[in-house]
Amino acid sequence: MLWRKEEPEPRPGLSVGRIVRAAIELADAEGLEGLSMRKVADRLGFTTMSLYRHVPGRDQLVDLMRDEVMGEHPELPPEREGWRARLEAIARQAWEIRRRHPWLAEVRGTRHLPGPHGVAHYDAMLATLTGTALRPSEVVAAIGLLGRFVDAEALVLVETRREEQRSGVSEQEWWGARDSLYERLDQYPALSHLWESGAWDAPEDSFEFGLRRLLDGIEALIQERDETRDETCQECGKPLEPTAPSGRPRVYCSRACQQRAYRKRKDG
Amino acid sequence: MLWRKEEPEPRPGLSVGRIVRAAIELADAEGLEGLSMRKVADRLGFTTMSLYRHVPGRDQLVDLMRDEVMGEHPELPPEREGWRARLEAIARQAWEIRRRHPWLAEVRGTRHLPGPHGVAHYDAMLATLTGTALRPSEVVAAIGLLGRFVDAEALVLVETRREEQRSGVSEQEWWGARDSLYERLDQYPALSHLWESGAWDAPEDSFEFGLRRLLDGIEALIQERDETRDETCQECGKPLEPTAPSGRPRVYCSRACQQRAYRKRKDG
DNA sequence: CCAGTCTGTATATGCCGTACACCGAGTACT
DNA sequence: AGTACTCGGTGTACGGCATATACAGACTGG
Repeated sequence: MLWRKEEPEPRPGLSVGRIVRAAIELADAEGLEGLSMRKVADRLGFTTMSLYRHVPGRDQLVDLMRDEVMGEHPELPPEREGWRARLEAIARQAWEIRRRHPWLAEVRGTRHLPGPHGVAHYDAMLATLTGTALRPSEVVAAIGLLGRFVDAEALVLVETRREEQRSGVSEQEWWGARDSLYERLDQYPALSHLWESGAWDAPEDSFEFGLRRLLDGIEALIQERDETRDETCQECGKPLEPTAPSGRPRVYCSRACQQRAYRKRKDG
Repeated sequence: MLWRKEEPEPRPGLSVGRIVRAAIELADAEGLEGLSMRKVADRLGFTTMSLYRHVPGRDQLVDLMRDEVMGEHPELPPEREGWRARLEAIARQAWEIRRRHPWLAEVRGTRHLPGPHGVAHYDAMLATLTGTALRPSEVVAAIGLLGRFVDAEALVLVETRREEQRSGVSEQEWWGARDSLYERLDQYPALSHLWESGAWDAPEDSFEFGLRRLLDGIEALIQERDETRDETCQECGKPLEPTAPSGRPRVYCSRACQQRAYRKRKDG
């Protein structure tokens, strides 16, 4: 269903596409909490239960919404020099989508079948690091880490925004009004020292800061791996031909070795 | 209320402490979603509404629970050499608490008044970096980043665990059974290359991996700042006395300058 | 004795997702 | 032409949630 093709000639009445789009509008305005089958149906002028003729349930609707908005940036950012610039560009793209659709970061659960746009995104991120000296499992771990970082930052952003607009009080004002906190501050040396140093007067942009730290951390590992790059076949131990710059790192010396390793993994 | 003292002689009937403890047991077993006022009350043998005589509402109850469990590790990890070892130790402690009380990572919202244990933890984390060349705002940003990282990792952990025990199918099995995914794999070059390289056969431990990356990233910034360390008073520009190793970095040359800067910030 | 406070209770409102029974219109087949 | 069947939309209902409100008994201070 996620990989469905949009019906070419739109017929009157409900359709998956229309439901998904209405749901996205609603979630953009009210957040994932505010997304209910009743409200989606109202917005479309149908009864609640009519939606269930097209969509199995709320959870699957959210899956559809996710993949839909991930397709809003079909063009990947332009090719750039080096893994770092490329990865940074894609991370910013993901960040941009979450700024436009804050509810995206609020979706929970680990067993979401990815749709076409989601996989494409994931593949593009993985591609940025496959040319490096990182081991395959490290590529996957690094991309996962970066993805969770973007989601986590987006989550606090949407939460502060939502609480601000709900209460009409800005985050700064709210914390400023909590006098009781500052009375006890003296008991906490690091906290009060930083407070007096003005650490909270001009805070860092937390996405920019975190992104740089993460990329630095990944870069450190790449350098480490570069120094001890393994130049022998993972299967038979023979020396490998040198990898072309910015090409995939070679792991096996021949197709035969690759297939032997693949069968090994598959069987055991 | 968060800073309340436990009543010395326990009286029969309900009390904040008893409610909080019952709620923690419940959330440990069923997650934050499964925590409802009804169930807490049932567990204690009272009616739902009786709880509201002691606790303002569900949200505040969760705040109380948070601070309660943060107090389970009152002894901070032993003093270690260097900011990195100390910060790592505290991060692991936070991780440990979230493994014991997975719902902790599920708590959403940015305006939680911190309780005594929460502030103590935060102060301890900040303290690890105040001896470094980082600027105050960078210390705060780095600690925030690390905190969100721990929460994000804990969140996916609890989500997979919960889905596994709910469905009885392990995460690996579940993804393995999604044949439809692997059919399309060929269209995604990086993904299929990594798949064939066995990147998912022996995945990295995502907490360990991420923690190292983050600490490396922070270390990179510290080195950068170390090289260009500012050795003049932030207020009057006079040269500073050298900072004692592992002491707080000096920012002002005298108490007078510090107070002048403080008043400036406060007024404008 | 009585007013007031403190605790626990009972009932009710308004959300939510969705199971189930129904119904009219079209459609495919005999 | 008649009939069975499917499709899309409807209406009602259930069980779960947080919590507002009104109330009832017990204890306490004057």
